[in-house]
Amino acid sequence: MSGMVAEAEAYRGSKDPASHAFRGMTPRNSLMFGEAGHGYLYFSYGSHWCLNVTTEPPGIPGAVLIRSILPLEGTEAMLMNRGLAVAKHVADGPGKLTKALMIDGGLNGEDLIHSRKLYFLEGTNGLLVKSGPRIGVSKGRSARWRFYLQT
DNA sequence: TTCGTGATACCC
DNA sequence: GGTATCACGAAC
Repeated sequence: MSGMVAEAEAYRGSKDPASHAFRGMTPRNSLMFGEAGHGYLYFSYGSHWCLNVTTEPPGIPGAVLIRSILPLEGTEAMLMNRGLAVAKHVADGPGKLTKALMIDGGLNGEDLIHSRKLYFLEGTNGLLVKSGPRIGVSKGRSARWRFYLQT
């Protein structure tokens, strides 16, 4: 399975009130303080996993929340995982994409550069990247750290 | 628009 | 121990 990241949000550490790491390190968010390029998975609202990728050197908390992808390969498998028939909304949300790609806490701390299970490739496309306020956060609204592809 | 859902963190 | 919060999804 593969897809193109269509939407992501940046979360920084101690200076970002919306970040899990704002109030220091806890067992749950400790991975945000680790080496860049690793997975930080958290279970939220009692039902879904959210995929983050750490972005900063060890000791400095920071991560990017992958919010949405456009399926490229393996769309059929993603539909199976979601129990859907049409691909329209198969992975257009943080919880949806993890379910579609069968991502869960097992990838917590995974090296997402060298991993064989889940990894990122660099690429470009002709779509415009826009930015706006992050979604679902009550603090830190002024930072327009949500980035998404114009569709 | 609402409600279920459960882990977490923080407060006793 | 309890409880408020939550970077959401699905149903309605």
